[in-house]
Amino acid sequence: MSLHLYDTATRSLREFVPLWLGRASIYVCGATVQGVPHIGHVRSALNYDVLRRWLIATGYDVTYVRNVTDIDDKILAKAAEAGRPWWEWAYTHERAFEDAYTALGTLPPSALPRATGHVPQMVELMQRLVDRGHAYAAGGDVYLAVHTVPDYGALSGQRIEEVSQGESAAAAKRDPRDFTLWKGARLGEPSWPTPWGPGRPGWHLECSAMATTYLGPEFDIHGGGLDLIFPHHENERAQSRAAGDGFARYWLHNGWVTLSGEKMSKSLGNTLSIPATLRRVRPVELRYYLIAAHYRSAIEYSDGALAEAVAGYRRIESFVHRVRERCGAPEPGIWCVDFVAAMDDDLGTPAALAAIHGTVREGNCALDAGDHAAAMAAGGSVRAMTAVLGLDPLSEQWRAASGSDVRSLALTSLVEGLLAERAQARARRDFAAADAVRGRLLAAGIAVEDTPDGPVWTVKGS
RNA sequence: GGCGGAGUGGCCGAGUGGUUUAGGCAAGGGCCUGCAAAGCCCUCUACGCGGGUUCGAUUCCCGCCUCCGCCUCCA
Repeated sequence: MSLHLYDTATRSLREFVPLWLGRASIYVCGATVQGVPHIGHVRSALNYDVLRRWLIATGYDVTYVRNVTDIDDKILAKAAEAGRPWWEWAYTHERAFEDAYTALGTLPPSALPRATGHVPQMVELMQRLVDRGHAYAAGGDVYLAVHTVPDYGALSGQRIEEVSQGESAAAAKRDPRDFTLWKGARLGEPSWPTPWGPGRPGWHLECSAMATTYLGPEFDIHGGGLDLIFPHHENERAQSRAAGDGFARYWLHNGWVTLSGEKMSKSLGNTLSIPATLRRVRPVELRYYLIAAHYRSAIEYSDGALAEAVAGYRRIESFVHRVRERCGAPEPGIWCVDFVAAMDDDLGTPAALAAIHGTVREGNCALDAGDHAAAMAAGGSVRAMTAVLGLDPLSEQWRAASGSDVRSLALTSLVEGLLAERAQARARRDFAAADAVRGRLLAAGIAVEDTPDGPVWTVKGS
């Protein structure tokens, strides 16, 4: 089976056939940088990062674009409230998002366009829409005339007549359901010149302009959160296609992280920020937690579930570490067939993790049996599979903390010395002394395990 | 009002028209160990409610209940 993805537009699983053989282009709606990222934001980025890694792993040359919406009503309002320039407010939070994405091991995008840097492209797109009779300027704004787009509503399944109202009931609109492409300049707000007067970008227009700037008029995959289907993605699709672009060929949407059964959002004030979460678990553990559920299902956050994810990841990690300590570091090996089938089936990460855990068990059995070759093979397989998910315990990303800097060399020397003392104590059957050494090490966060290949020590959380 | 999603064993979380019915965590038993830790083996087991289709449904259909999301800024 080849990769199949669930396409929101057709509400079905479709075989992924790229526009260009061997290449894949992805546009993901990034954040409106008005505040600190929470784990819901990061889940979205993580899911598309896994998609990207799987495409790369299976031979695609992937172009991956994630935008930054760096101007909108809330950014202006919050910046004004804080008495700071709007661009400083936006850039401060853009950095917070990038820090979170980096901490969790997402690959850097091919491009990271900001809305404010693409006004000329937006003007060009609007010009095409006006020329074709799909857009009009009125009252300082520019609107898209929704009724001129025949299949408006096709992506979300909304029937235009049933949509309760448009965004705002601006008097100048011809139809209340028409949406704003460009917002006319208001006193005290930043603006850019256009043929229809000064103003600033509307949310939907930005993404269409940025996506096609980097990926061309037609591209493969457009991703984002479930809440973006309507109106954001519906509107993007409508304006781009009305302008003559083919636009996205597959639409992917990830589910929520909920808290107490409710969607996590700033307006509800029930967010769990990344910095706060990373004070309790390691980034790779949070990554495991957010990837362990299928991307389209909701994650009902709980401390208990997060703790289980930590335990689950550590099982994988401790196996790989044991192999490294006893047989030498395994090089990434081959994926097992169940893993491939799971990933090809709409990125079935739960089944993929089950395949990894199965390999871990086989590898542990091999270690118990003293079969180093089989243990190495299993370890290599686990590394290869976890790498696809961005969870390889031996990758540079996650082993940095246990690197070979001066301090860790000193630590190694210290621990090895203590273990030598313990070995002597055990040899003369002075178990009290031996246990005292082990106890001291454990108290310092260093676990000692006696294995058929001798004692192995690991620093908890490294 | 329109559109859409969910309800699975102690917990998290997959999946399927039946016969071997993920995986993890936790619990109990065992093996191993000087003791531990880790690991391995075994055990416990479900499918919101009521109908229907079927030889057989958790899985399909209908109805109901509960919860959630979108239709307004939102990953």
